Amino acid sequence: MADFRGRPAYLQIADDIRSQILDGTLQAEDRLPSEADLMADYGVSRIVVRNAVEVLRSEGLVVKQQGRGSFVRAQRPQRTRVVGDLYSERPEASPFAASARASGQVPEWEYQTRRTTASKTIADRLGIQAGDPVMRTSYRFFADGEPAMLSTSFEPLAITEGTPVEQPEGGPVTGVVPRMDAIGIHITHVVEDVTGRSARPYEAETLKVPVGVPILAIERTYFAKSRPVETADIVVSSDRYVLSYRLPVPPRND
Amino acid sequence: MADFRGRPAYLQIADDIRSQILDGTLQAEDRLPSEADLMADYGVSRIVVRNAVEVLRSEGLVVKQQGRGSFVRAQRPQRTRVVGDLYSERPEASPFAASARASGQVPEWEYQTRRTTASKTIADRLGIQAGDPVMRTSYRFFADGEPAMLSTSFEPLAITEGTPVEQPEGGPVTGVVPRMDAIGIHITHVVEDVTGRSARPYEAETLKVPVGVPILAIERTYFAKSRPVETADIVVSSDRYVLSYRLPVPPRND
DNA sequence: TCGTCCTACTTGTTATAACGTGTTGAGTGC
DNA sequence: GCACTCAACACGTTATAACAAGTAGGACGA
Repeated sequence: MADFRGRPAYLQIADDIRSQILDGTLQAEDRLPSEADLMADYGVSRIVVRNAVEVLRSEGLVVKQQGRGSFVRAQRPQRTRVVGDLYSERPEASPFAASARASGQVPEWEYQTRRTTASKTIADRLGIQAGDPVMRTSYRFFADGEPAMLSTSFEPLAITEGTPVEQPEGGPVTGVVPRMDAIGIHITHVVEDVTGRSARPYEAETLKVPVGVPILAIERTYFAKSRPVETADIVVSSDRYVLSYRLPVPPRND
Repeated sequence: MADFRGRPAYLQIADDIRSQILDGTLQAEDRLPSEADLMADYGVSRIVVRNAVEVLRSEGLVVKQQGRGSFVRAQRPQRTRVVGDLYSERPEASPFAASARASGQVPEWEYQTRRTTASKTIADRLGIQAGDPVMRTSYRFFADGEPAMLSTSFEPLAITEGTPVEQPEGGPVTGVVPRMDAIGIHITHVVEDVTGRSARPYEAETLKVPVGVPILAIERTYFAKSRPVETADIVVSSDRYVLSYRLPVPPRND
């Protein structure tokens, strides 16, 4: 391995392979040369080729599978969670189901719901006191049988307790907007705070993605005027999802 | 090192340190025990402790500095890039400057602009042909002197060529919406496609973040009715930024 | 006093070696 | 023809060893 500028060998090898991926010499799903091959090709030890491939893995360009090899990862996410249109054009029962159907997939989900009390974080987001009763619902969404999205939502029981829509699922109406409408609360807007971070072990396991891959974490809160009526933590694999926000720009009035 | 269920030692050590970080035993900015200390503490070889710390690094919980040590990373992003309000309430010159001022920071930016031709990707996003001339502008935004956001924008020269707003910066008007207004093109909406991925080497270097930390990549396109008039690739560190989208939910009409 | 140098300590890089675990396909026996 | 076995091969884990390179603080000389 020629040593340019003292740059470590494993970075040079990573550069080399990366450029082959980016210029198309190595295509999506192609198998990289095995570690033994790379050792021979570049004349380095196994630890160097492992470091090189690890760099590409942490960049999300490559996935490794024990026993099979390392593969160029399909680059672009296949699914889109469209947000703007969902809310503004037809508030359907479930944003997830709507976006899944829009891309021709079969949506499924499972959920667990229970009464609990609000943590400080959740209380702050809902504008209530820590310890106030809330309805907590954990969802796990599947698209075409594959786990796709996790969501945990919280509603103040002060709003829904004793109404027909106390249960988020299984009642006569589903979906936050229609359910709240049914009890005379009209949702005016929704705020989504989006961050990116690495998948935590529980999330990686539940979403069936490799540990450490970047995920998108969304804090979504529905408001009726200035009053929060539901908040949720949503996690999607950024491998598989693009969040697409469509925002209106009103005409200027000057 | 007790060996539970055959789970690899480095994962157990990572679990151990992770729980110390999450429960506050190790606080933000605290130095982890050195590799030599961890080797002695757990009775394992250096490669094991390095693997363990690498796991935490890839999860974004720890940063390493050669010669100094490994440190618990400050967790929560401090800055918010507010999106919905910017477009819907007052289309200001620069979304970046507006959001920076909103959080009490001093916005600065540098840019390079030049004529070029559209790649296939950009052409698709702008609804033009690959090879058509475009104006390309690369921005690097700073907040309080620290690099905060990268952006590369493309405008079809078919729209702006020969007009006073051909140059995105330095002309009589700045900002996409006002500039397009000035030549009679009224932007109706903007689409932001958000993905998360690991920082690429160039981005890590330019944003001064450790390699491999998750970043948010935004493809933003401005539309005048159905016609795209500008598109940009925006990269922000998810360490430092939350994207906050505020979306209206119209009243039901059924 | 101040700057330089040196040393101790830290993580970074690389080599060699061995064994574990998961995958795959060829070969074998029924 | 089919199922099972097994060997070859892939990556996963761990040990030992050595030197490189960056940092910080103390010793030392001007």
